[in-house]
Amino acid sequence: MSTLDRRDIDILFAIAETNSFSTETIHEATDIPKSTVHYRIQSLKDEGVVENDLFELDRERIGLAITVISEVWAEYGEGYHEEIGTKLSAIEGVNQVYFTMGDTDFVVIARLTSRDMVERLVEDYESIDEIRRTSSKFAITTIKEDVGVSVLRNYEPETLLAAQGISEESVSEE
Amino acid sequence: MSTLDRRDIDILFAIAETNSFSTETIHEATDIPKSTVHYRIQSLKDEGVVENDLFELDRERIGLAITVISEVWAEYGEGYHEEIGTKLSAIEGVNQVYFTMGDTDFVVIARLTSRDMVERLVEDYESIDEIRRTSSKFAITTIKEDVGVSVLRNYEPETLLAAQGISEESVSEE
DNA sequence: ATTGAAACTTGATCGTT
DNA sequence: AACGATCAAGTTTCAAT
Repeated sequence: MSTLDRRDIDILFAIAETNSFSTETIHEATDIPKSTVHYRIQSLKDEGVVENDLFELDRERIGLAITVISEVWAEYGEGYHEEIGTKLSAIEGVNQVYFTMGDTDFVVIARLTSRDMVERLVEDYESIDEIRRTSSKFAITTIKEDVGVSVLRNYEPETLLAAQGISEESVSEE
Repeated sequence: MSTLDRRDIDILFAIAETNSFSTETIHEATDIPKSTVHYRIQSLKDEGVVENDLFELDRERIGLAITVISEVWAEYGEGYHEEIGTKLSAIEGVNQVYFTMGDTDFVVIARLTSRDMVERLVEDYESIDEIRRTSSKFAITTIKEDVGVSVLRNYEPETLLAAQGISEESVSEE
């Protein structure tokens, strides 16, 4: 259960930025020798920081222990939601932004390291002119978080197969 | 912009289930020849269904065009939130479940293929005894969704480096 | 823990059906 | 589009530091 050092972090960032985790690519992006990149990634996997070959992370180990879910109400003209959404997206720690219909305008999910960072998040919300009101709650536990390809774990193949028929073609009368 | 057939779906499911996308592993899991697995995965990438080497998916193309965000209120004794959370997690299409503090008990995010599936989701909520009330809204657009390793894209390396110091060791006085 | 170079495994290519 | 055989490329190992 050792801590991550700058090199681990650099490697993980390089993976996220290059969208690749080939030892070759990460070597080129970081100037860390291939064999060391390999060794470090292996260690991260052994220790469980990287949870599988799909590079899902143990967020706690990365230091992102706090999850904040915010509802955001904004005032905006035609087409401005894109712009406000982009501003929300740019706040450090924000990793999901949904533009919603109904009583709320945006739902934002952020992963943060500390109380300080939570305060900063709220300040950053308030610094956006168009934003009228926000309401945030903490997630005590993330019970489930399937993302990327792994979302598929919770569907029947038939459900998605059926969706293909519906989305592209008219109803076929086989 | 062709549709996905059963083979594409089988390959994607195999990736999600085995947590791996080596042609070798997928070949073993599906009995589809290596070169065909390779060919199909390449096609999925070329067409943008698979968006990068981290296997982030274009959810629209997979048929999961609808995003529903639900707040769920429940009645439960000590330690029962785990159980209810598990029930929520098991509903087809649910891919994020947060147990929250404050006015709501759970926040659930589901990705669905059709209106029918939305109705089914709500019915499934209601079929859970402990659940008192739910409130769902649709996301019109997913403006940002960084998940897995890619969450790192929105942090300064220093932020996470600092978090390491805090989480594991006492303050060092270098 | 780090590294360069060697050994090997795998993914990518090619030509055929 | 599917596939088996071939080859290039990248990954993993190894021994030294």
